[in-house]
Amino acid sequence: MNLKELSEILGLSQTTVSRALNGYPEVNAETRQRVEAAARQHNYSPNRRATSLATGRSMTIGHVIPASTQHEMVNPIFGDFVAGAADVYGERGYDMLFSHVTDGDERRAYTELKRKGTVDGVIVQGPKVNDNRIDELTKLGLPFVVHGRASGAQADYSWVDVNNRRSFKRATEFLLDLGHTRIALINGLEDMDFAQRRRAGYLEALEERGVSPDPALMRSAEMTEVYGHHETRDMLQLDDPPTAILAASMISAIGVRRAIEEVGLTIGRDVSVITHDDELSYLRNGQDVPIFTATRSSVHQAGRVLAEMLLRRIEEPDAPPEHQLFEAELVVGRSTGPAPTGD
Amino acid sequence: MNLKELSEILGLSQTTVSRALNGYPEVNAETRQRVEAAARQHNYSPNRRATSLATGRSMTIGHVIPASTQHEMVNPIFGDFVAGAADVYGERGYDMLFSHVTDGDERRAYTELKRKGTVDGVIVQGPKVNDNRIDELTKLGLPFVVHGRASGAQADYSWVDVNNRRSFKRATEFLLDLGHTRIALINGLEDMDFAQRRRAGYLEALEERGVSPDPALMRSAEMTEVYGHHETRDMLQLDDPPTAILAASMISAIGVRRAIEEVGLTIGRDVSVITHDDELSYLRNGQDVPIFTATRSSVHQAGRVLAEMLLRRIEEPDAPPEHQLFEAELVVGRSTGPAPTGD
DNA sequence: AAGTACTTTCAAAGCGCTTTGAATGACGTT
DNA sequence: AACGTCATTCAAAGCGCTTTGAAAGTACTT
Repeated sequence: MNLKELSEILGLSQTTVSRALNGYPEVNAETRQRVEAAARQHNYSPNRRATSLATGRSMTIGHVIPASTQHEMVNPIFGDFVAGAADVYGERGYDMLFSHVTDGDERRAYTELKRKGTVDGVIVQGPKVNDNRIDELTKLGLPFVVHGRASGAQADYSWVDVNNRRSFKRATEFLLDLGHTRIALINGLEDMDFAQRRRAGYLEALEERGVSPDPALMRSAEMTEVYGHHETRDMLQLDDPPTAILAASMISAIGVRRAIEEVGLTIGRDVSVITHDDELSYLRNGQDVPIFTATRSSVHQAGRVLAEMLLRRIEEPDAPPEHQLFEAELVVGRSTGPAPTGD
Repeated sequence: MNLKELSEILGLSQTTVSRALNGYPEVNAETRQRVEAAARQHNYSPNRRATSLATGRSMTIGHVIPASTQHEMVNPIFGDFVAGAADVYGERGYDMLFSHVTDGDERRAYTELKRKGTVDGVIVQGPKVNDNRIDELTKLGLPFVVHGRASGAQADYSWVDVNNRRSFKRATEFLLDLGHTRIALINGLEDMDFAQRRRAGYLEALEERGVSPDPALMRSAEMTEVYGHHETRDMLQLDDPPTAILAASMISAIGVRRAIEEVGLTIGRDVSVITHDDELSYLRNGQDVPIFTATRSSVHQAGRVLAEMLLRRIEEPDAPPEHQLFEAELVVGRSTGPAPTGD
């Protein structure tokens, strides 16, 4: 059933039927009802490709996933984020499209997405420290919003981010207050912008309290369980091991816990652990009492907010860019305690 | 730059340019070269919506995510699966589209996808025991393949699955061989087809060895960390607690481990644990020595194979359905040991 | 009665591509 | 010289929708 057939059944022109269905005012109320009833009855819905071609809008949002960022697509945090965005798309009649492109081809991918008119806008994820995607997209004129920030970008752009610097500063201060001075940071990969900011917050707190940072306690790794475990194992073997560890994600924190327990230490007593908690749905930080003391901020919520921002941007491309900075909550669980007093 | 402009620049008709670019034989070799060079130079690539409208193919594969299956999209296993599929789509020039639909609306979603011509085919994920999606899609005539099987479906259809029954049977036998008889099963939700099969394998092994299954040791829950923890806690408090636990995923196994350690027991000595391992990229089962003894089968690989199967189906809709059954490997790690002898 | 304004409907053009069916010209055959 | 073949190119139709500009009909003024 297409528009032509439907209009023939109704004895109306395609114009009128189309307008009736799309809520244009210049259609007689009675006619509109007839049309709507017939559309329902014959199970008609417009062919999206044709609509899209005619209007120039695809009603689709793109997510370009670089295959290089090995596991980004696969990244469990990414999953929750996308689910949040997908909620909004669903509500507003948009679809979501993934392009899995090989390393370094993002630029071409964006250009094609724009040229081919596949999508109306894109969400940029996982910005690096100097991420040229932002300037490229600005030049390209394809509406976009960024999850996170990229320090080096020229132009102003829309973003949603967590205050990573402040939340890691607070977490560090919390540990310092508990008497810890050997505080380790198991960060994400430090070419990522968010990781830089977290590290900055961590260093800021140490410096303000006159604790000089120890490079041996600052690790940067992919946020997997295995790396969290590996780095922790390694640091616990140092002559002067850390008494507290700051982890970048629940996943790596799980590895941290495994390592601590493996060497016979007790978490929260011998070694304190704070993690960042993205509130992943299948990896809740405990039910009532949090397992880990954590800086908490819902990545699912970030997905929602960002999607809404993008849709606004698509509707009003000339509006000034919007920004939203979430403050992470510091929730205290059972993984932290006073620094063990020397022996 | 569109086809019309490009053809004007070249002084050729749109027909010829289109054919040159699409590799039709009736174009002079020299002409083709000129066209290709010009296309490159002017950065031309065809508008996908127009192509799509003209050919009737969208070059897009759909994944319908029911919002009811609370966390399916978010599900970390889903992520790896989709990444595998996305690889194949990328290689073959297909895009991937997600529709996030509210509960029970899958049917309408499929119908619309078909009617609107948004996608050329869909992948069905997480089949339930009697999943009517399969019969609906068959009726609809929209090409599809299934990740897993749905016992109740009428028609024959294409699927890829792990031999869940056999792998859980083997895992159970392995534990029985170690002397365990109080073996618990922390299954996934049992309206899922795969969970039924796993349970069947588990029961089969017990029965063959004359061990009568204890309902108190058979749990069925969402495969999250928290549930794994919760069910384990609960079972360890029984008068006659299990000495071995079979978990449905790495995520729940992590919860199982937390619960075991919390009550001061040691995994692999006091309580043995076997988990199913989907080889999630960010949650590897250890580096050299597996953390958990596990039944292992790559869900990423399943995604690849299934995507290839679907593309074949789209190209040859009348070919008979294909099936592929992976056997899971049983890898022995440090989480299993002989049953503790009396006290 | 004629003119104006408004409401409602329509025919046709256009979105950018593919594909059908025809045309053109070069070449070899008879 | 006339004909059939073949290689190459093209004009135009069509995919299914939206939207422009015009037309028809109705009601209201003067």
